[in-house]
Amino acid sequence: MNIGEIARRSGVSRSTVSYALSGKRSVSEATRQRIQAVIDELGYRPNAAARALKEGRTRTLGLVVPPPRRRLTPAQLEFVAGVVEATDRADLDLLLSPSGDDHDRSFERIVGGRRVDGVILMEIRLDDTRVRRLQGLRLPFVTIGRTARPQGMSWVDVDYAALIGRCVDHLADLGHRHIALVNRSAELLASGHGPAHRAKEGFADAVTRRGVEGVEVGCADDVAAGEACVQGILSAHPEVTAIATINEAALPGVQRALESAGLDVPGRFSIAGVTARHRAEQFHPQLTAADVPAVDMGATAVDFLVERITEPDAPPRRHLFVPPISLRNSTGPVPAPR
Amino acid sequence: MNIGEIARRSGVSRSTVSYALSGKRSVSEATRQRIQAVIDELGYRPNAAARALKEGRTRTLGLVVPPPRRRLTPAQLEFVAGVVEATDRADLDLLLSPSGDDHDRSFERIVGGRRVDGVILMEIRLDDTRVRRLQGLRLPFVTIGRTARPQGMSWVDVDYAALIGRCVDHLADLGHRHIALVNRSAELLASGHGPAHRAKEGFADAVTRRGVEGVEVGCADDVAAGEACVQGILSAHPEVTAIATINEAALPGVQRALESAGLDVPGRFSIAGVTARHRAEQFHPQLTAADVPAVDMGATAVDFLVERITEPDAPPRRHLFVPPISLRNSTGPVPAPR
DNA sequence: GGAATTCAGCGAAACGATTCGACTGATCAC
DNA sequence: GTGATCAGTCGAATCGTTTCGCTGAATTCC
Repeated sequence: MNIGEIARRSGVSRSTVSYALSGKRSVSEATRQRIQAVIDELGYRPNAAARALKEGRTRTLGLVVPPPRRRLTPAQLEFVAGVVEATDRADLDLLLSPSGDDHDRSFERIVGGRRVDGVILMEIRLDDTRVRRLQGLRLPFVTIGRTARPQGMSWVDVDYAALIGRCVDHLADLGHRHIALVNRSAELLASGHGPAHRAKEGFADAVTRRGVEGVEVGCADDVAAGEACVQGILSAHPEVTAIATINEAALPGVQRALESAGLDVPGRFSIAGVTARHRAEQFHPQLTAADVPAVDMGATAVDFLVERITEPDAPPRRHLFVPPISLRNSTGPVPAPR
Repeated sequence: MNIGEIARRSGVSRSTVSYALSGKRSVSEATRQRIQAVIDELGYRPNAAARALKEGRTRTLGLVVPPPRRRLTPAQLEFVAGVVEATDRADLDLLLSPSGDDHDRSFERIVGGRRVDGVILMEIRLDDTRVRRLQGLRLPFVTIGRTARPQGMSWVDVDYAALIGRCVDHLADLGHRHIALVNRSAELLASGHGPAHRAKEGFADAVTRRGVEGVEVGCADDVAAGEACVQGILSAHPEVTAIATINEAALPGVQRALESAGLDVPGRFSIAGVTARHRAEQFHPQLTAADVPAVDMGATAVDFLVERITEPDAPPRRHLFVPPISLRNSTGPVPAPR
C-alpha cells in the first residue's frame, strides 16, 4: 500500500501522486480527483519513515522527562500535559524519553538517531550534560528551567526567587516575623537544581530585605518527608508562625503535621507557596499560592521549539513566568502571643 | 555523518560497516576495531528513519492516552509511568498520542503513517472504534481494559467487579448494612466505560449476595463532585454508614465532605475503595483499598505488545489483575446507633 | 596438489517517499 | 506562422540503511 500502488491504480506516475497530495505543483482537477478516490478507497497514508528520510525531518518532537520512578510533581505533570496538547495542535508527534541527569540510552537513541526534530528538556540542572550534547549535535532544543549560563538558548522558567520573595512579603505584611522556607531536598540542591537554588536565594534576599527571621530547611519530595520536616521546624523553632514553600509533593505532609500539632490554619499558622493550582485547591484550607501556569509553559515551550526548528538563525526565545499570588485561605495575621 | 562517511574513513564498503555493527556476518577483528574507532571519533549513530524504512519496523511503540485536558487519575498516571519505563528497558521508543474515543488526527498520524510497531490503548470503551481501526490495519495492539467482546485480543485489566465485591464483603463483615457505591460519572457509564460498568455490576451482585442495602451514585472525576456526591448521599440516605468507591479523583472531596459533616473515619463512617497505593496513603486516615498495581500493568502491557509484534501468530495474552485489599485505617465496625 | 570449504569484503538492489529537470501540447502574443 | 509561456505529467535521482549474491584468498581435506 505505497505510493506506487496508488500511482498504478490511478494510471499516473508516482511523482504525480506526490504532487497531488502536497500541492507543490499543479495537477489537473480530473486526475487529482481520480487519485484521491483511489487513496480513499485503499486508505493510503504516506509512510512516515520514507518521508522523514527524504525530507530530512521527522515531524516529531522529543520530550525528555525525569524518570517517572520518582513521581513527577503536579506542576511537572501539567507541564507534560501542556506539551502533549500543544504538540498535537501543531500536527507533530511526541516521543518520550525518560532520562536522568546524565544522558542515557533512551536520550541517546532519540537524539543520536535523529528521531526528532527538536527536544524539550525538563528538570534541567544548572550545569547539564544533555544541553552540551544537544549543542554539539546542533539539534534545536528548549529547556524548562535555566542552566547557570542560559545565554543563547531558548527556555521557559518560573521565577521562583521572585515568587518566594512575594510569599515572604505577603507573610511579613500580615505581621509574621519568623518564617520558614520548606525547600526541596538537600540532594537536589547539591546537584544543581535551579528552582531549589533560586528559591533559596530569593528567600534569603526577602528575609533580609524585610528584616524578619528566616529558617530554610530541605525536604524530600514526599508526604512523609513533609510531615517530618514541619515537625522538625515546630520543635526546633517554636517561634515560627508561617511557612513558605515550593515543595509541592510535601504539601499533604505539611498539612498533616500542622493538623496533628493542633495548629489551626490560618488562625494560628500561615502557609503560602508556589504550586500547581490543582494542588493548591486540594490543600485544606485552600492554599494561598502562586499558581505555576504549567500548561501554558508547556505550550510556550513547544512554540519556542517549533520556532527554533523552522528558523534556526532567529535569536533564541525565552520567557520567565511570574504568576500572581492567588489569595486563598491559608494565610492570616500573626496570632496574638499567649 | 552517515554510514558512507564511516566506510570511506575506515577504507571499507558501506556493507562492511553495517555488518560490523550488526554482527550478522563476520568481520575481521582488525577492521572491526578500525571501524569502531572511526565511529567513536565521529559519534556516528545510524539514522533511525533510514533503518526503519529498510527494516520495515520502527522500534517504536505507541501509547494512546486520554486527552490530558481532563486530568488523568493517579492509577492512569502510574500506568503511563510503567509503560514508559518498560518500553525504555526493552530498548524501544515511545510515541504518545492523546486521543479520545473516536480516532482523531494524532491517532491517525501514528497508526496510518506506520510510525509505530504496535499500540497500547488506554481508556478503552466496551465498543471502541480505535480497536476496529487497528484490527483493520493488522497493527499489533494491547488494550488496558477490555471491550465487550475481548476474545482474540491481548489485554490487561483490573477486576473491578471482584474488587468492589470484596469491599462490600469487608464492610458487611464489619456489620455495615447500608453501603453506597461512589462510581464514576453517569456520562462515562453511558459511553460504555468498562470499569464503571463492572463496578456497578460487582456492587449489585455483592449487595444481593450479602443481603445488605446498596445505593449507587455516579460522580464526576474531581474533588468538588466528590464532596457534593457524598453530601447528597448523607442527606438522601442518612442510614448509610459506609462507602465503597472506584473514583480516585473524588477521594479528596469525599474526605472533605465527611470531615465537614463531623463524621469521624473510621469511628462513625467507613470507606473502602480501589485506587493507586499513593492515593490511598494520601487519604486521611489512610484508605483501606485494593491497590491497583498500575506500574506492573504498564510493564505487562508492554510485554504483551512486544510478544504480539515479534510473534503475531502466537495466541493473544491477557491478564486480569485482582490485587488484595490492603487493610489501613478507614474502615471499622458499624457505629452503635444513637 | 587439486577440490571443497570458509572467511572477508565488495557492489548493487531494495525500502517508499520527494523533488528536480525535461518533455509535451495548448495557448498566447505579435 | 513562429517563438514564448504555461499547465500537466513523467522519469530518474536521492535520502541512509540493510541485505543478497558474488568474488578472491586463505584454509582444509583426501
